[in-house]
Amino acid sequence: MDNPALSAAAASGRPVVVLYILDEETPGEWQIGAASRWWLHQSLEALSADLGALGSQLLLRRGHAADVLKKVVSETGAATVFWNRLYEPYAIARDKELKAELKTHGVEVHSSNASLLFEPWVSKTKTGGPYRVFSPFWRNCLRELPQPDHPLPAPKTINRPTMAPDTENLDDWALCPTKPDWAVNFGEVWSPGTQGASERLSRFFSEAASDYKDARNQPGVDGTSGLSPHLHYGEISPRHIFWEARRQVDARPEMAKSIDKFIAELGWREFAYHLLYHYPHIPHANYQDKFDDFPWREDPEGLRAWQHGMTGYPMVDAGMRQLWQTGWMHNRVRMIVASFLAKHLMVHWREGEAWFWDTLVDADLAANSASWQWVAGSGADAAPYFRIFNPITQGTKFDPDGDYVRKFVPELAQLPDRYLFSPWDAPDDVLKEAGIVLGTDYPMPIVNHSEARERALDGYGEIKKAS
DNA sequence: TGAAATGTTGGGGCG
DNA sequence: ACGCCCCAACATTTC
Repeated sequence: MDNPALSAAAASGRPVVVLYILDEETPGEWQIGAASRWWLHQSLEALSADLGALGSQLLLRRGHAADVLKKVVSETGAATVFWNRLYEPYAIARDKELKAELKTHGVEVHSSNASLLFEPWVSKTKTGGPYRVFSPFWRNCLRELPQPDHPLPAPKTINRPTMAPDTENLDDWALCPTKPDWAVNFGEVWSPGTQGASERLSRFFSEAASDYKDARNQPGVDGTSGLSPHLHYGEISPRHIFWEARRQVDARPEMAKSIDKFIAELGWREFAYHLLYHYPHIPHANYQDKFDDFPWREDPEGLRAWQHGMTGYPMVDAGMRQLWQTGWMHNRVRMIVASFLAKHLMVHWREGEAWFWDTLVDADLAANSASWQWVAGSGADAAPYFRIFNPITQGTKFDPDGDYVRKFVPELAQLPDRYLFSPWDAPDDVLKEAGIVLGTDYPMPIVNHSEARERALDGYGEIKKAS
């Protein structure tokens, strides 16, 4: 469990108080989303058990993180504080101030990097600025920067203080939904915690990695690692994944192409953090400011249809329903649904960002905001705005047997492949045979694809001439 | 990590 | 045999 702060504290040989703070009060913070709260609850339970096995104990506190930490320091008389860095702009500001304050009170502070392969400030272009394009950024990281550290083993043992400070009760935090318990099925899909993370990693390398290059694009195939939420919660470190991937390439050179692609996905994650660090307004403002003049539409009905998987485009609806049911969506489909919202509906990418933030178990400020801007065309090294995904073509290309759509849009299960991605094209007798009444059992499309496409291109034309 | 429109080529049907 | 057209298949360009 590559956790530098914990390892450093344990290695000091002194008693260690292991503290988790649920901070919902620091200004500028994005309140943790509903699906993420579910994950956090499970993750903390697992962490608590892991620590118990090492002879330690997890202390839970809630509040403004800086205030809580100072309080615990004074309660325990701690001489040193170890933490792993966070990279959200509000957290950087908070922790910088806190570090200085603790030092003036004679408390030593050691901060570590637990969550990135490369610190976001390390990679620089020849002119000294941050990279704005992924490929040169990643080339620079891999070829010119020192290699990422190898992961640390979990500490063998952790000394515990004679008097444990009071801990809050995890259940009192009410992180899990109750009425209704919409996360009831999450447990079938996910096993939060370090053990669940290593199991996913091994499964990926034994079953999926060799074919990752192609299978990763097929949402009906279990071709991705599914590690994103584990990574976000620090249950597995990118260094662990990176070095395991390297080891696999050495052992099976024929997998090199696929594994490099996989490692590049870690690279996109690094790039998102790099961007967030250097352009901290990315979560709320266009990276390319010409998009400030884009004619986004107000469309509450369309937004709602999108959120609930009722757009009438089966590929889009399957994605949105997978998100709702499992707290996660396949990456290929994230691009399709995001393109649909930002382009077919011309709804501001921030609406999509907010919905994903609330519904994804892997919601991550850096990745979520950079990715939404990437799809919307307003971001760094973004897909050009005119790159508009056709939800029908994307379906026939990446879900050729319709497994994905049939799983998440079961009312269309009986439709033949040919009409599965555009049921409105199906002749009456085919619909009848499949037991579908369009507009009743499944919605008619809320927009016409080619008209929506033209409308989006017109909108783009407006800001293009302006720039 | 697109799609659609437009351009080019070459085989085959046909008068 | 030839020119003409059609159109798939592929390539290029434009959005």
